[in-house]
Amino acid sequence: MAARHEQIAAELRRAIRREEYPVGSRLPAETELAAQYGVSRGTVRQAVAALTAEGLIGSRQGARRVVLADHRSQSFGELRSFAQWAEAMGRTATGHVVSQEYRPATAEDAARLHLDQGVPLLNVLRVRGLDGEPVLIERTVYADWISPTVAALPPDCASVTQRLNEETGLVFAHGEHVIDAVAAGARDADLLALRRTSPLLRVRRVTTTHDGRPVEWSDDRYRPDAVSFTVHNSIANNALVRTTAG
Amino acid sequence: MAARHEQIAAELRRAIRREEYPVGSRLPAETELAAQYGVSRGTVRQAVAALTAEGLIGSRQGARRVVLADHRSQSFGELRSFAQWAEAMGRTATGHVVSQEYRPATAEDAARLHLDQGVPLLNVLRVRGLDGEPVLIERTVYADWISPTVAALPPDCASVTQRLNEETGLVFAHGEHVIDAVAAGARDADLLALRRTSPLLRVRRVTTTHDGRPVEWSDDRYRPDAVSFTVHNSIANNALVRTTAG
DNA sequence: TAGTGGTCTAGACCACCGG
DNA sequence: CGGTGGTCTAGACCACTAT
Repeated sequence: MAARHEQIAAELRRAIRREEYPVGSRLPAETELAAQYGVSRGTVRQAVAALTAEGLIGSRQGARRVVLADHRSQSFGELRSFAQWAEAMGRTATGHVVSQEYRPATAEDAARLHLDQGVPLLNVLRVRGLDGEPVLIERTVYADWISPTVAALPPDCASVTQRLNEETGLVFAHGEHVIDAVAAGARDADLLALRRTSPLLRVRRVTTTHDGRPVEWSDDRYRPDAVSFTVHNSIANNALVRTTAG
Repeated sequence: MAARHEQIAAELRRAIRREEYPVGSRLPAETELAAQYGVSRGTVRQAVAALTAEGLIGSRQGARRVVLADHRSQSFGELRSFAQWAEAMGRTATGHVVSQEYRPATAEDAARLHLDQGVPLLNVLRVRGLDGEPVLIERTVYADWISPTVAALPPDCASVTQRLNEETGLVFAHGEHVIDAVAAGARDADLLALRRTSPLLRVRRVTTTHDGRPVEWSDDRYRPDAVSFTVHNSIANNALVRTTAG
């Protein structure tokens, strides 16, 4: 059973989508919604906070909330594992290991995974695809304490995240992602069936457990015609806001 | 005077940075913090929610919060104007207009700005830099109702956002950003002093007022060696969304 | 000035984690 | 099992918006 505030958030999303609250219109006041759903104002605030974070509505002190959009930009792509994300999009994730070998931890490996330099770590190069079409190259380095388990996985495993969770209870709880762009190298071009120097969207990420212990880090390169990232933002404060020129 | 929960959030950030709560350690319980700061549990929860969103701490039902990092990188949640962002990084934003002309709204312009096709809109091409070095090309199209004001700005205006706010009270309240990568065209390469086909980090964005009315949309291309973006995410808590083309 | 969202309190119960 | 965070209530006052 989902929490009441989540149910209300879901109902509001549906109401917005079916244009009961059209884009540009104003949402009822918190107190009205509270009465309508038979909950306290705090619970309503939890619900609308979720929609605000999704960019569906905008909020300002003193003014009714405004409907900004009627859909999340490709909802549910929540930056989870590639396989989970693909499934949520109604597509099939594929993947296979191109190469897999132990190498001594480089200085960069040591820094990102909080390990000592020289420790043998599993380096895996995977190509992953949507409905069979390759869209992503992953170059992942695993911490020493998880390397053996990863090495034992079948080379065509569709969801490493899920398998590791099932087999060891490991949870990929947090991630830090740095996004930029790079030119495809010879290897990248070959694996993704592109020309060399084609632009690729790169995400370098470190994944950790609940308590912040690094599990893996990865250099992921996406075909930019197949995958992009979306983010909403709103101004936090009225610091810069000043109304009406004299 | 900042809200009490913001003061507490700020104190916790400082405490984490000075390693009173080192990375990997656990924060005191909510009730302890509440007693410590002389506030109710709800106020403490507002404060720690902010740190959670920033990726500084992790949260799970039943377990103490964990310190994940002692600093925060520039996050997408607070994507601001280029000038403000540069200032926050301690650098100086520069910029100048390369070309500026009215063109009839294309189908894409009309869709993104919610206007009719064919309406004359101001198209501006700007090069922007950090400390004088060019890092970004902006191709911006302004809605018809703001075009004249923008056209009248000085061509070397460092912060268009700020000038428009001062002169008309306009507030850039919301933004939606789609991030991918493209190869530099001949013009891009020339303006950024790069080779053609160099990879560029592209952000296509639509900016709106408080009530969701589009003000401008822009195709921004960054030199990936000069600018990248960082995003934190936790399981079931995500600002960033990954989307497929199409 | 009336209405609205933002903040804060002081309780309560439950789901979950850990030893 | 005790402790903890997640949820929810029913108030109160304040800051700000809109008219």
